[in-house]
Amino acid sequence: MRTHEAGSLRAEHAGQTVTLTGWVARRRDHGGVIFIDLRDASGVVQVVFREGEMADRAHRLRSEFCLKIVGTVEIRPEGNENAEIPTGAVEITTSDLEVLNESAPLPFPLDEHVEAGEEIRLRHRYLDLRRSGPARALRMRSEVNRIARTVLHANDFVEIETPTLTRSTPEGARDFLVPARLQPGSWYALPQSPQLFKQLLMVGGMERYYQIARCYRDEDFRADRQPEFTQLDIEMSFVDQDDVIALGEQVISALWKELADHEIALPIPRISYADAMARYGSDKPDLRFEVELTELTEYFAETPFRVFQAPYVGCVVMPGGASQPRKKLDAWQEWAKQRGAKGLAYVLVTEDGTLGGPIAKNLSDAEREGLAKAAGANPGDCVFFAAGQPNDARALLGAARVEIAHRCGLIDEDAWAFAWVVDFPLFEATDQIGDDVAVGSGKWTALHHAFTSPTPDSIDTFEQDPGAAKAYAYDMVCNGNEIGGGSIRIHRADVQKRVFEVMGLTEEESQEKFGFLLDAFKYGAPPHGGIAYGWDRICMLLAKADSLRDVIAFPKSGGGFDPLTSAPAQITPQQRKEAGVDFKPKPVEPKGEAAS
RNA sequence: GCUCACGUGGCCUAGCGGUGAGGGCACCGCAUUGUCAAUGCGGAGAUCGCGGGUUCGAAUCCCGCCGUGAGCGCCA
Repeated sequence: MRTHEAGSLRAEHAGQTVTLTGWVARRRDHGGVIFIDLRDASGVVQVVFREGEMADRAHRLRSEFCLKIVGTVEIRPEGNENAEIPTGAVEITTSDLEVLNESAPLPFPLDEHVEAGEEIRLRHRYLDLRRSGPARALRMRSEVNRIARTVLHANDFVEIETPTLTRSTPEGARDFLVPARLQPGSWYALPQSPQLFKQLLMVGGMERYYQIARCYRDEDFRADRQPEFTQLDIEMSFVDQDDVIALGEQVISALWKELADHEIALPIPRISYADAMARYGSDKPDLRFEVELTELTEYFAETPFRVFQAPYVGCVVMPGGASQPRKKLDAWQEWAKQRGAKGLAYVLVTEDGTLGGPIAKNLSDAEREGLAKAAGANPGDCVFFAAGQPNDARALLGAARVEIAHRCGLIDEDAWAFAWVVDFPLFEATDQIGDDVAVGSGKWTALHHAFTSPTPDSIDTFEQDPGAAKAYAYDMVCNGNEIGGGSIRIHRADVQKRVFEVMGLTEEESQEKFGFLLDAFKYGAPPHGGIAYGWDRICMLLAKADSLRDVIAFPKSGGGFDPLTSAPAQITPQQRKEAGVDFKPKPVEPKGEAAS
């Protein structure tokens, strides 16, 4: 329909007759001369209508009318250039105008300068996407896919699709369920990830698999969480941890090089889980700033202060924090309570080196004496303490660390800090977590997932001390976000059974849930491992967006609601009947059959 | 499930115990020959999220509900 794209026109096109299509971005009507900013996917160009019939017809144009125009490219009169836009040197003098489609008045302005609420924008996402910001985010996401595919194809990977109507996968989240009409009472689960399928593909000899895979988890919302989300899912045979990590680095460095103009220094540094927790109070530390936790359990071993008579005492220093007004220090208490802590003890280091704050008087003289040095605090700093179980206290301090960095402006927003977190524990005690979704019923559950291999050091001994067993697992972290994670998998049925046993999964249960996988392992399953990248989150980081919603074409809002289609929706009684959602199982039924 | 914040014409927003609920954008009409977030004049458009309460009087204070967002729990 068109000869050129609006945003592509430059001074060198002057004199050419062009046909353009696009939308009315803005109209500036001066009576005898009317300017239209015509927008298509490539950008915007100014179209001029002068007196007579053209001006009369242009007068009736409104925002977002869809047009086809024929005109000549002309250099703008001297002094009228617009340096703000790429096409600002030229304008189109129109000889023909066709309105392809009119537009109803807009529900919200598609103005680059005015910000409309998210709810209304998502309800009319097709309009929101005409704006340059949202459009750019989706185009960038397409590039993210392209670059990853290029890297993976260069490494001989095979792109394979796996089912979305399947059986529950053991990722630990709640499943989305789909009733099976042909088998009333039986349900499909949407995959939380293609985990088991990709392992089966390794058994199937595909050796190098990847997929940009949609995953589904029925959990509550966050700004960085959606009920359906995308992973770049990768699995490789005959590899160890270093091979997967090297491949993962190739993908990520290609993305950041092309899309963020950032050369990631390879190899990406590694930090052990234990180190990350001890120093940053997080398994996804933000390494863009220096502040670290200091453990003071030893220091307070003989403390008279009862709160610090705990299995773990640690602190984090807020530079310059001693000058915070009382109100701000109280706000920190509120902040800590929000996180389920009792409070956040603090000590202020005054300029003369003495200690202030409510708990200082509870400490012994000796403790007060050496505290600033032990905590690494300088005069004028504020020291926050947490005491209790190591995990809880460190998590609180880790969160405080991030909060301090924000409040003190310690974060360089242009920085990219990558790291691998490695040497995860294989198991996690179930009394530390709500075990309603844990696989199995034992005292231990998998920290990563149930198919993660113990490291070679732990593989023979993990039953004796499950808490000490290390997993062959790794997470990639960027600026405090976990952007990917993976592991070397168990490929032997006997090891898999032993792991299930530690997790309290009986032979019968594991056979019933994962029998197909255990069966597959009987037939010479190769050693394999892989990684999955949180694709939405990576796109969000690359786009410098605040929310996952910005990099998803049609995102859900809170509560899993789609503002555009109003899904989820009620179903008709007929659908209800056919779907068999009200099927009541017979009271007594012998076990067996494929259905569960 | 918990905590906090917000909900005022289509959009953005002011008002925080007595107002004719004010403004900007959009919309309709008129004017307008160099703008680029054009401009000027005129017009229409609001049960102030819903329900209850306090008060002589509520958009404004209180309670409940709904919706949205952020955080926690949960979730890699």
